[in-house]
Amino acid sequence: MTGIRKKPRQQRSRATWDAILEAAAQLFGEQGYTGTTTNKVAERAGVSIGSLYQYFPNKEALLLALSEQHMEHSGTVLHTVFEHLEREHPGLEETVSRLVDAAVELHRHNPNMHRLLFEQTPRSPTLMARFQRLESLMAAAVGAQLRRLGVAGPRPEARALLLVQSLEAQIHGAVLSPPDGADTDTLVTEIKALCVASLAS
Amino acid sequence: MTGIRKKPRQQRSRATWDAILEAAAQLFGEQGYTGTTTNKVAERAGVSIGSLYQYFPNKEALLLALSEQHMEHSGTVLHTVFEHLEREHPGLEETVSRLVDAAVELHRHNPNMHRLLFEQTPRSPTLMARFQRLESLMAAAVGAQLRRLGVAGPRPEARALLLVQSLEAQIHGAVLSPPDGADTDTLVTEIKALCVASLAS
DNA sequence: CCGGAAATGTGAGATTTACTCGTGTTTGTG
DNA sequence: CACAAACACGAGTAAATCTCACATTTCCGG
Repeated sequence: MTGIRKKPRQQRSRATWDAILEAAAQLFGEQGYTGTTTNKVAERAGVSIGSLYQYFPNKEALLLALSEQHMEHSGTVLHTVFEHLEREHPGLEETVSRLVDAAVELHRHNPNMHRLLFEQTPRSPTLMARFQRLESLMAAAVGAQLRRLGVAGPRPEARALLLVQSLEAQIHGAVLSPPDGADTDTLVTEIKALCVASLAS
Repeated sequence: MTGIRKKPRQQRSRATWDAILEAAAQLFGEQGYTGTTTNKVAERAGVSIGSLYQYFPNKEALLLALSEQHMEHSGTVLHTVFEHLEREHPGLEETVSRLVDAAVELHRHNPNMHRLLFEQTPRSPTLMARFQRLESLMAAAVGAQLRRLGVAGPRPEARALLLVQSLEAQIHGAVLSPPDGADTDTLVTEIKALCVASLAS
C-alpha cells in the first residue's frame, strides 16, 4: 500500500519510471481512471507490463504517485505565497485575494489532474489521508494569518479548517464546473467577498 | 445508463430487487465499492448472479439506485425544512441554524452511505449530474431565503450556490472526519457562526 | 578487460471479475 | 388445466489485473 514497490537505482530505470507515470497521466486524462488499463499504460510508455508492476504494485499506485507529485507541487506553491504574506503583512482583503488567486491558479494549471483526483477516482483511505494532511497544513498556515489579522475568533483552528474546506470546495466548483451562465471570474470575485465578509465581523 | 433494466411487476421480484439493493448497501459499506464484487452481492442477497443482472445492467447501476434512494430522502427532508422557513419567517441566525442542523442530521443518519457516495466511488458523469441537480435545487431555495432576509448581495444566485457548496463541504468534513481533538458539535457551532457572519455584512 | 552479481526488462499465462445466454421454474389468467 | 409471461438460475465468456520464470543490461572488484 506504500504506492511504490521498488525505488529505481540506475538512471535507466528512472527513465522507465518517468515514462510509465507520464503515460498514466495522459491516459487517465484522456480515458478516465476506469477507462484506462494497465496494459495500455505500459504500451504507451513503451515498456512491458512486467516492468510496470515492478515499480507499481497495482493500478491505484499509479494514481497515488501522480497525486503525490500534484500535492507536492501545490504544497510548495502555497508555501511561497504564505512566505510572502509573512514578510509583507498585507491587510485582510489583500491576504484573502492572494490566497484565493493562488488556489484558483492551481486549479486552472492542470484541470485534468484535478478532475482525476477529486472526481473520477475511488478515494482510497491512503489518498484521503494524504489529502487531509495537506488540508491540515493549509489550515495551520491560514490560522496563523487569521491571528495576525486579528480575526481568529474564539476557535482559531476550527475556523481556519472550515475556511480551507469551504474555499477548496468553492474554488473547485467555480473553476471546474462553472454552472450555466456564470463565468469563473464572477464567482471568484464573489468567493473573495464572502470570505472577507465572514471574517470582518 | 438509466440504472434500471426492468421494473419488477410481481411482488416476488420486488423482494429480490430489495434484497439485492440491501446486500449491495451492506457490502459497499463493509468492503468499499471496488472491494465488493457483483457475485458477492448476489450471494449475500440469496439470488443468482443472473437475477442481479436482470434488474441492474452493471455494477454501477447498483450504486446509482442507492444514490437515488439517498438523494430522494435528502431532498424531501430539506424540502420540509424550507417549507417551515417559508411559513414561519425566522431571522437570519435561526434560518441558518435550522438548515445546518438538518444537513448535519442527514450526514449523521447514514454515514456509510454518505462516505460511499462521496468518497469511495468513481464519480461517473451520471452520478455527478444527479448531485449537481440536487445542489442547484438547494441553491435556488437558499437564494429565496437570502432574498427574504435581505442578504442576497449583488449576485444572489452565485452567493447561494457558493453557500451551498461551502456548507456541504464543511458539514461533510465536520461529521465524517472530525480532525484530531475537535468534536463535531464545536465545529457545527463554528460553521453556523461563520455562515451568519459572512451574510450579516 | 573479465566475470559474476545485482538491477532491470520481458511477456505468456494464471487468476479474478463483470457480464451473457440458454434453459428451467413460478405465477397470473381464461 | 393449459398456456404465456415473468422470473430465476448458473455455467461459461471476454477482458482486465497481476505473477513469475527467464533474458538482458549495468555495475564493480580484481
